[in-house]
Amino acid sequence: MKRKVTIPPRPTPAELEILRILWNRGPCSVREVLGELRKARPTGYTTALKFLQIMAAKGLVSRDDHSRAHLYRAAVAEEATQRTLVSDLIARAFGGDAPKLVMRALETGKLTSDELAEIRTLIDSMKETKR
Amino acid sequence: MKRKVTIPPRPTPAELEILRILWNRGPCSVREVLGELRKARPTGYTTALKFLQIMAAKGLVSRDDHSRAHLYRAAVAEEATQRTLVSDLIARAFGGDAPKLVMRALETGKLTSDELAEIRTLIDSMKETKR
DNA sequence: TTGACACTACGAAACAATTCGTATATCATC
DNA sequence: GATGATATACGAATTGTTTCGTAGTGTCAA
Repeated sequence: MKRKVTIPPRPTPAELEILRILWNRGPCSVREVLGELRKARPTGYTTALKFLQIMAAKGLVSRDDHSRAHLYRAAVAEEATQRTLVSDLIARAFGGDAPKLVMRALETGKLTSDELAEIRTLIDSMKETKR
Repeated sequence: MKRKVTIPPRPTPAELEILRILWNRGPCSVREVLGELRKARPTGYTTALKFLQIMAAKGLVSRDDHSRAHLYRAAVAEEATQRTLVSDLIARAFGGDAPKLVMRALETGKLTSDELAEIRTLIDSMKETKR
């Protein structure tokens, strides 16, 4: 039988921030997430909690409530989420012109020559696969 | 003397859509913008008007009200806006790792080998300047 | 067993983005 | 100068996002 698949919605900015924490640190309690959020800006405990609850409802995170302090883990993959966001930006700001996005990324000028070399390697291996 | 510069805020999604219309077609009346918006989805005339008014207030567009149908033109450059949006995404979704964004852009797989070559050329010229 | 404490649940305020309805002004033309 | 078409102005409803206060519950040490 066919299975109903609910694709999780795009994370909002605040949600993305939390996803990044979970991607980097693995499953976290609310307090742990809160600690990270506070490195960026003052945040209330219930604010962090509410976000995690909303994200759980949306399917962006899953929850382990075996221990008293529930553990939250990212339910969407970092790579896939990043791809979605990049595709989105390419569509919305570049009319689908992906090379132009890359061009603008290079223009931001914050790239070391090591990073440039890295990207170049990436492209070469890409051309391989394409063949 | 120093001049007070108000940097225009990041465009919202709907605002970006309108900016793209103005970038592509040059100065437009409300009705002209509306025509373009309707290619994507049904939109009310006053909705388009309101957006342009809001954008004018924010400094995203400027207005020529010499003729009865006011003419709006983009007041922010396409390139600069794109750079801002890309920088933003690199910061928010990639923790500042620009090569990773490029990687994800390449992974979206929608790139022709011509485009790959184009990007590669771009990088080579970039390495030149870097020196 | 009770009081301090850390936790979750949840409603709702505050704010931002989007959409539209209604009022009003201008112009052409009869 | 009345009328119809088309314009702008603007308030406000709607929806989405962010933030927090309050209430209630479980745990544990004294």
